Amino acid sequence: MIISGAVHPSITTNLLKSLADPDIVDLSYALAVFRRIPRPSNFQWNTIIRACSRNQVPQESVALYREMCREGVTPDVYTFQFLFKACSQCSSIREGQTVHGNFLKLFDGSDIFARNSLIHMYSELGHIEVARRIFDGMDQKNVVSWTMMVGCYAKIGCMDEARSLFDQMPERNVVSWTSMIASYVQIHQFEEAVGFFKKMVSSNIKPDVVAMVSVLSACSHLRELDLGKWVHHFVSKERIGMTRHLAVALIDMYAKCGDMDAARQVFDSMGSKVLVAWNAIIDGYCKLGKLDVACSLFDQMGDRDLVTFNSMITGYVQNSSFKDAFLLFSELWHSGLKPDNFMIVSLLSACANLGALYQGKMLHAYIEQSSAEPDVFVGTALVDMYAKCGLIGEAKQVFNIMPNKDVLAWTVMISGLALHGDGKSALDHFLLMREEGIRPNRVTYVAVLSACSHSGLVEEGYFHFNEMVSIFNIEPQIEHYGCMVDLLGRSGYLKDAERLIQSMPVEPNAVIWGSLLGSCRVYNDVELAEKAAKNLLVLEPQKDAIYILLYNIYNSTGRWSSAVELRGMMEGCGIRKLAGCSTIVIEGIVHEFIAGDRSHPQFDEIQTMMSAMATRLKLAGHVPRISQVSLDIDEEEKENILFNHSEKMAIAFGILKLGKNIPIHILKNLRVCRDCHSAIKLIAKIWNREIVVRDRSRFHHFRQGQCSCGDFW
DNA sequence: GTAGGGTTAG
Repeated sequence: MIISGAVHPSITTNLLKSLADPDIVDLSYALAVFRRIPRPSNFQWNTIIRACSRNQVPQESVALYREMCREGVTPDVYTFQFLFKACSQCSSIREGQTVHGNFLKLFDGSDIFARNSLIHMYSELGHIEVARRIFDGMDQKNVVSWTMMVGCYAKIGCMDEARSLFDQMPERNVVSWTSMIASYVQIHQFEEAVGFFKKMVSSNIKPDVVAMVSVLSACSHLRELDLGKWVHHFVSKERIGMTRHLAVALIDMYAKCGDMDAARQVFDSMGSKVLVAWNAIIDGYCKLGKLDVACSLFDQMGDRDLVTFNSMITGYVQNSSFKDAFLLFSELWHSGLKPDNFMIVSLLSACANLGALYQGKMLHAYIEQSSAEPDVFVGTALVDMYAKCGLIGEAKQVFNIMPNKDVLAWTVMISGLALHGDGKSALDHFLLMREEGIRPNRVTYVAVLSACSHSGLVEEGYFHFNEMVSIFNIEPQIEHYGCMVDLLGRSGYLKDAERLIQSMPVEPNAVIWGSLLGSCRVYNDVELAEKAAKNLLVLEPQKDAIYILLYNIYNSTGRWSSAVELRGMMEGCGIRKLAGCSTIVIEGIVHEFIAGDRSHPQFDEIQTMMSAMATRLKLAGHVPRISQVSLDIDEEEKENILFNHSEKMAIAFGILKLGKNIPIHILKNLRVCRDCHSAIKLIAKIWNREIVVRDRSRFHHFRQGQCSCGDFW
């Protein structure tokens, strides 16, 4: 509707009044009406000033206030109330102080509403002390004054202060309680949030929609399905109108608790589905691995935003569908949307999983030139990516310049160092972290103990394992026992490892038995290996590695008949050895080598290089460890098979294609065999190359005839 | 006429 001509004053006032209603406000229309008023009244000025602040154009409110003063209209307390609100939205303390000064010139400041608005303004502008002074100076305070002062402290995470004020309140209403609940949610103290909600209900304060939305968010994080259901039930019982906020909170709660049927019911019952609701339900399906359902919803929806894409991409990454993740990312890129920190983190995690250094570096470059400020999530994801892609030095560099390192950032750095066999540096970082006053958690201890196990630090391992319990009260989980079994076993204390398994309060899982079996292979302990394999086969009857390890142990210890028998069993069960596969990336292109495979287009060239490698290795005194090959074939053939292991092919290709100063990075799907390990040490020396191999459990840095793992892996 | 609320990441 366009306003033309003069309008009767009473009509404009009523129009403005209705326009001030937050649900039907249409600012441009309201302004058009306002501008048609010849001499606006005090009330009309107030209405339009409030409308501007409600519509997120607080600067306009301040401008209108100035105009009002110029026109000679005297502002009243209401004017100032709306102005204080506008100033808090402008986030300009200067503006706020000026308006506050103007207010004091006209009024003595005893008006409780105006004072409350001032408390709110100073709180929003981050000047808590001023807010507190105003609060303390009030002769009369109402429940809103108290609630806002509580909110002041809560907003900046000073929950002790907030709580002590809350306890002193003469009376509390639903907003006071919700303020506490929402603040605990914001600082991730979800148990406290739930506790306050329960206390509120038992104090006979009836929760309203906002209180329920707040507590539902806590339920989502805590997977508190029962309380979540109670809230939902309460909504129907009390006939509380379902708002969009509430519906989304319910969908999210059900989705996070894994009850997708209930989530879907709420979603389907929504009249007009807001984007946030779509995002919440899609994320739920992604998290449960139901990517097909998520994908079909994704296709059905109209508008999508970054959150939608982020949920889908993260879903793909966490289900190891890395290709789909990158495909969707390119769709997003071409649609003109720019990735935010959330998406960069998910993509970096994909790169870390894939060992995709090239793409990881591209993302790093993107972060550096992008205007978005990298946060602790991005920093940690970068550290993790570099560590898992073999560049531990780069990982350290990124870590060192990170400003606010939290416990996870430290943990990722420590586990990166562990992965690269630098146990000493990992433990140094652990000490530094504690000096910074950061409390380690369970995951940190997994990293610390695995650092000990990857570097053979038995004493240190015991020390930290004990401290974890005695100082930090962390009950050892199966992962911690796994690290300890690994540490003891690999260091040759097989009996102690076995004893630890027997004394654990938890049932040993496949990781524990697998680790023990691996250690038995190193020390060729047949008896214990058989015990471990027997337990393992109950848990993972189809796993090829169990048979292979035991088979190798039989071979190495000359138990040929047992070996033959085992092979028969394998064949009988239809179990085949997973083929060794190594990849190397050259100029962004992934080259894949499978043991014995001749399909690479440059195979002849590679073959020539491999022969040269074999000759020079022999000259350097390398004796192939043919006991690693378990086939009934002659010695020369065994040597050939060893020499066609995928990592050797990939390295040959790397030497051919990469400049002398560029480290050769190889990714392998299995563990490096002993023969390859000693061969690669020599290759690194003979060709004077740095070779980095990421195998299934760790990194090996080969340099000058040595490996960073100290032959302990 | 002043106060509290929903979706994504390491």
